[in-house]
Amino acid sequence: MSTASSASRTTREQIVDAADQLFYEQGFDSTSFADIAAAVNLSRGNFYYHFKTKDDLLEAVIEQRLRNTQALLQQWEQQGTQPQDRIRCFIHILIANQARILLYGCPVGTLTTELAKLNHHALDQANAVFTLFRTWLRQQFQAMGRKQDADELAMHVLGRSQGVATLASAFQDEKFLKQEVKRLNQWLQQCVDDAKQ
Amino acid sequence: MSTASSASRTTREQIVDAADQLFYEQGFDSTSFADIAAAVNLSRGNFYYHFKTKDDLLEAVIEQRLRNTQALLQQWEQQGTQPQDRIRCFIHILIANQARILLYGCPVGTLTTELAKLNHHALDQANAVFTLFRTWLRQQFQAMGRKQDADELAMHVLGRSQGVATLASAFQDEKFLKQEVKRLNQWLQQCVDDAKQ
DNA sequence: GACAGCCTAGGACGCTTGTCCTAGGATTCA
DNA sequence: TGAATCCTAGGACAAGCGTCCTAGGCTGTC
Repeated sequence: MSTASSASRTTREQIVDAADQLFYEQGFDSTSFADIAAAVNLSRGNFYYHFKTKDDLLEAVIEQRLRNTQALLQQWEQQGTQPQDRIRCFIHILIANQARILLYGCPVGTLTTELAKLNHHALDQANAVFTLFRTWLRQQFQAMGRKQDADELAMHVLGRSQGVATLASAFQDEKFLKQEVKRLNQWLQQCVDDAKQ
Repeated sequence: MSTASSASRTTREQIVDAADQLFYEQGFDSTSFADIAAAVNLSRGNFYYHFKTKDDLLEAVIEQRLRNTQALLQQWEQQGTQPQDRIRCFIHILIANQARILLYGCPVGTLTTELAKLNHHALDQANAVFTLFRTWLRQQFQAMGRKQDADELAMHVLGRSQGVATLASAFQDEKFLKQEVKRLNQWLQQCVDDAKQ
């Protein structure tokens, strides 16, 4: 069973999944190999066989997040017929992932913030996840007819979402999260109405 | 010279200042006593005399931030005659602290996010800084005549600012920061106009 | 000059970390 | 049956961490 075609996930995949989750919940720096080893029932020292360094593991986690994000964006692409519907899919992740966001914030934002403080070289890769969302949102606003300021609007939505996640997590405030999602949807509707004129 | 009335700052104050800055730039967890000792030219082991534990030091840092924040809010209180002018003072810190925000994000948001992931007991204290801003902003909106939704508006401003800081730092994007400050000021003006009616 | 209190340098401690090595079990194929 | 490959457990390692102790240098008071 050397190929990935096995029915059950490979050990490597299990490690990446566990690391992905723990990096999100505890942060990258304070998640140790021992933590991950315990999560997948593996001996700590044996990690070297699968990942030469902790940074290699981080890169694998980020690559997985990039793939997952791309798959998510493709799914939204098919889900919504109008661009504004697709953007609403994005906004809706705040609701869909509410429980985790209240506990741990935004997985993208918290990782990039941490890596920036650590001066970690994988920061650019982590930022690429943001860029995926940014580019996709920009395309949606372009499709809405906002050719001129599509990128500005994309960044605006991205920023608003970041703020909501950070503050909702800090205050453990579900009501605030829902309020802001409503506001953001209202703002989006305003955009649609403006574009029609 | 056992009192704080000395012209030069006490060693303890120097330590807290250095820790404050380093916790902001590198994060709490990855800032070691050795780092702080080097910053104030002190031997590492000697820290025990001033602070029994690292958590004690963190608490001192947060208390200093609380005092500084309160002083800042009082200053704004006197600076602006109208409540909307005072709120603009708050929004303006994104511009005033632009350079540091682009490098390290928001000092309040990044600390609370980190402490939440570390499950650190000082999280509540750190959140109190947010609460200072929240309460103060709420009072300004109340003074503007928005009695009903003053807290919601306060949280909205706080959230928007958080998002701007996070994303501006991630993308190292000064233009985005300025754009969003402009948008936020426009939004505030809309609030003022709405309240007049 | 003797004493007391404040503050310091330097190093020891136990622990955890990421990294790396080695011996051997399990499986596959000839 | 024998060899080769894949994967594992367990532990060694050097380094860094927060914490803590001790001896001694300052400084002011009697």
